[in-house]
Formats: sequence, structure tokens, C-alpha cells
Amino acid sequence: MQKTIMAVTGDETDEDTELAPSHMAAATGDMPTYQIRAPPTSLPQGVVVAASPGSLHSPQQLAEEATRKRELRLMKNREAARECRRKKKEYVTCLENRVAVLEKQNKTLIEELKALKDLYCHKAE
DNA sequence: TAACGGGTGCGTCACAAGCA
DNA sequence: TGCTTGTGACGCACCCGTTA
Repeated sequence: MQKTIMAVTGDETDEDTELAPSHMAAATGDMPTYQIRAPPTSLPQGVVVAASPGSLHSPQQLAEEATRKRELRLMKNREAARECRRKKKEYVTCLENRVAVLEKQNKTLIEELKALKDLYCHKAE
């Protein structure tokens, strides 16, 4: 069975700061049920149409509202995931730097200890 | 040169935790 | 209690080095 999901209408004009590779991954799709591809709306990404809940009546309007909410949630989550990865990467880099510093420090201390031992031994003689 | 495997980044889902 | 946000997990696409 074909996995049909395309990355949400990729119009992510929103900065997209980090150099995105040339591809836009399509996603998962191992759960057949929930991938309801919304009919292509003409709305630019990120634009929220104000529709007061009380004004929704017809099934079509309800469906459109649901679709809109879903797209919005996906968009926010996409951003959140990016941010989360960025922070994680930063954290790992930070840890790596710390490791380097501590290793250097350790080396220095070992050498210092060795020198002191030598000194002590020669004095004892 | 095609096939393959490892590495990386992305989007999405599910879920937990925090908040109003 | 419903909503929002952060994050782990998963599958996918792409890139690149290696090997037959």
C-alpha cells in the first residue's frame, strides 16, 4: 500500500532559517486512519481564519474548521520540533566542550602530580 | 558504476507535564 | 478539565563514503 502523505503544503515561508536540505521529507503514514489530507486550501500557511465556533453549522464548515485546526497544530508542532532539535544540538555541543575542558584539566593535574612526586622523591634521597 | 550502509535532518504522532 | 508545549520515537529522504 502506498504511503501517501506529503509534507504539509510546504509553503513555509517562515524563515526556515537553518539550511534546509534540498528535500522536504514526506512523513510517516504508518497509521492509515488519521492522515486525512485536507483539501488544498488557498490560505497561505500560518494564516488563521477567524471563525467563531458559534457560527459553525454545516458539516462542511465543521470539517473546514477541523482541518484548519489540524494544519495549525501541525505547523506549530513542526516549529516546536525544530526548536527542540536545535536546543538539543546546542546542549550536546556544550557537553562536548565541557568534556574537552575537563580532559585538558585532568591532564594538567596529572602532570602536576607527577612533577610533585618527582620533586618529593629527589628531596627524600 | 551500481548497491549498500551509516549519518543527518525533517515532519508527524503520541504522550506527559504545566497552565488557566 | 481542556489546551498548549516540549520531547521521544518512528519512518522517510537525501548525502556520502565504501566495496564488489
